[in-house]
Amino acid sequence: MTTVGKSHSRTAQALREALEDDIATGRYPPGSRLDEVTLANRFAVSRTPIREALIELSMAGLVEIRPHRGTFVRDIGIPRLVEMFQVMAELEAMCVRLACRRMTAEEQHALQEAHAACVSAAETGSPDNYFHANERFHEAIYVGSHNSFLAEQARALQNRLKAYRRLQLRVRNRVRNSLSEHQAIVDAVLAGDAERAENVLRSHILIQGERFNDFVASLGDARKIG
Amino acid sequence: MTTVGKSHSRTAQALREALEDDIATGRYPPGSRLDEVTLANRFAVSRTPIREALIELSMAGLVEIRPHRGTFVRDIGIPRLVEMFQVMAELEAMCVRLACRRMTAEEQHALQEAHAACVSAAETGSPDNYFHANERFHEAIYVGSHNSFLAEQARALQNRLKAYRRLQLRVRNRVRNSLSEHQAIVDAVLAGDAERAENVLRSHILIQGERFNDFVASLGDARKIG
DNA sequence: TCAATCAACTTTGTATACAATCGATAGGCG
DNA sequence: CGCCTATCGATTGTATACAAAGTTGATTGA
Repeated sequence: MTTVGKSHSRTAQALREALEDDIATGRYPPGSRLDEVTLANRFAVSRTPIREALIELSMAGLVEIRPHRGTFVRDIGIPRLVEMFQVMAELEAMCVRLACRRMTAEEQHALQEAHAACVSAAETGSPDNYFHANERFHEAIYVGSHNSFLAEQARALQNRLKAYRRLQLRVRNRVRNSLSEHQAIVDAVLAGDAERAENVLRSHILIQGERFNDFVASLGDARKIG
Repeated sequence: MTTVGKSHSRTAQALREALEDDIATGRYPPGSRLDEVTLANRFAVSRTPIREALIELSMAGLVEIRPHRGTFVRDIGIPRLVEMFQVMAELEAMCVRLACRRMTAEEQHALQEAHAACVSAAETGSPDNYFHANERFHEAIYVGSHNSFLAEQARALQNRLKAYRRLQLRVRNRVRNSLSEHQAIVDAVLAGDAERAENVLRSHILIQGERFNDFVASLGDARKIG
């Protein structure tokens, strides 16, 4: 039985985050069924907040609710995953294009800081540390776009792809390559070269969707990580 | 008291659509409060499906749920609206870029058909007819992208902007200009000129967010339409 | 008279009870 | 023996009841 933090004062929201994490870490693999009463027992709450959390997850596209049948973790096929990364790449490209001409000096500094944090996280060798530093790096670009709606969309999609991006980091040399791509992005942004920044960032994202030989290979180990 | 179609077998989903429409048509203006018991009475259901529908709406960004305070129709300010149209423009540009090299002959034909329908709808003079024909035109482009995830995202955002796009059509000469832009898009797609198609479509969307003198002026009449 | 505090009411959040629908299994029919 | 059908069980969907939090108003004190 798991207890859930009440920071939000709404149990459903906390439940959603807990379930998100469980799905991302593979505790509930794609295609598996999320039984309401089982979940209610596990979290020691009634079915009501569980249902509300499941609805939020279905709106986020993480699960599919089939009426009168149950909710299942969506099995995102490889082709669809590629599609999602393509859209993600375009959103991030748009962010950095805007960021190039809109970032304040402080925001540029924050971007450099985030990049530095990525470098040191990579040196520690902990994939999880690098993962979070990487998220902060991209977040800095979202903020720099000065388009809050775009930033929200980018965050939402990044969240949906979280589990798969995490796996990507276990591909050979991925962290090292990711770092050099980040450096190129920072350089282009500081130089105000929107077109170059856009292209580098786009391929920085796309590469995760394209190199699927490595990806699928790493996917076999995915379940054990959780 | 309003009854709600049971086509989905899930009341909550039907309720969501009904509320979406009510928000879009201005029955519930931005900032207004959506009381659960009032809604439950209106639709002759209990609070449970109402709550579930409201959660779906909040996930879609249409309303904001403030814990223990209530749910309010989000007041989308003009600046945020511009941001949303910018993202919409980019999504559609991506769609048409992909569509240029992926559309089948049948899909190209469907696009031309949709454009023709727009022309005849414009001649009838009914703004609503043109609105729907216009939606089908853009839908043809989404489908033509052959990226189903992108298409879903585009549809979702188009839906969120529905109310405002509808108003745009009441701006002077907007329909006429819209038609000629559509023609240019069709020409570029058939010619396989991705870059040109992308640029035309992008500005076709952006113009709705940019010409806000007209837009705000028309906004005054918005509430009376619903 | 104004401000602060407290209490009652209103509304949301959660739990439980009831209804409806789906799936599986067993029995009958071809 | 196989397939179709009906009934039973399990699970979701909805309603209602209860709990907790917030807001509003009045009352009391300065």
